[in-house]
Amino acid sequence: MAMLMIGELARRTGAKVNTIRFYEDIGLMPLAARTDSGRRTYGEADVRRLKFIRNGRELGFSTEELKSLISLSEQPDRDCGAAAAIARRHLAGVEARMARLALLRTELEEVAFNCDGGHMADCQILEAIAEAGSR
Amino acid sequence: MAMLMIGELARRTGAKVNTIRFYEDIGLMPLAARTDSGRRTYGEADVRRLKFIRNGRELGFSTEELKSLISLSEQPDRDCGAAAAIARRHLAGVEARMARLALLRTELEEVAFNCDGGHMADCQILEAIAEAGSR
DNA sequence: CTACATCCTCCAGTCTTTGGAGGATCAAGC
DNA sequence: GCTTGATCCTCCAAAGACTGGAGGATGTAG
Repeated sequence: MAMLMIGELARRTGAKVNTIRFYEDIGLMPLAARTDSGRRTYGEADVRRLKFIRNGRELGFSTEELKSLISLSEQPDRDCGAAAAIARRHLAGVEARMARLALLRTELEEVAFNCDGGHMADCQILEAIAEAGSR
Repeated sequence: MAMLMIGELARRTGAKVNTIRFYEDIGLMPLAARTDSGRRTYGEADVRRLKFIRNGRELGFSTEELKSLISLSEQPDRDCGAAAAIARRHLAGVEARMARLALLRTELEEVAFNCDGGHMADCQILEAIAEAGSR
């Protein structure tokens, strides 16, 4: 199979080249194989893994959580419950924020029309943000 | 009115003392008045402002966005549209993530039961994360 | 053979906190 | 008045997750 250079991997996953090297440093991506001249080479598995990582990051998983999930996935006999626990713990924290964001969005939609011509003095947006937490 | 010390402000807003000082450094909170011995004092307006900031941060607004919103709010004659624009731009980015999170959550709920006893090899959680972005 | 893109390493900076060291100040109790 | 403990001060360092640049080697296309 065709080996990819780091730039191509970056293009396929949307990650920056430097970010990929950073992921290797912290052990989130494996140590890449190298060509004779020292360039990193990647395969399809790396594309999948990096996509998984980018996705997880955008969903708010920390690199540590992702590391755990990946290392769990590499032990096919292990209990799946551990992975579920990580994901659930993470999602628990996420749900509250989602709810508040949804609320803020609604408020913002309601307000957006009035606002476009109005003055700051009557602007509801700030109140919407200020109160999106209280309930 | 009673002046608050920084610790009391922290208690009322949930921010750490150090964080409040940091906000002052970057101009997100105003330079606090000081007692003779140099301690910062705060009033009710500061409590409101800091609550607004904490809220905004938890909703994902950057400190720069919050600075803009606050400075807009201090010019009551300015067009409210600018504030709406900031908030809308921010929310646009947020909606996609919300949708994907909602999807992931659903997937996770579906899967959580099967998973608790199963093996990693059949675990759907990783797929759920890997694909939460694709659609 | 000359450009030019891409790669390498290493280092520095960004952003938003959080924590700690070392020292001053305050309120309360003895 | 003096000690104790809490709180405050400033300054500095680190954490987490990148991002960018300098300086140099390598690969490729014309």
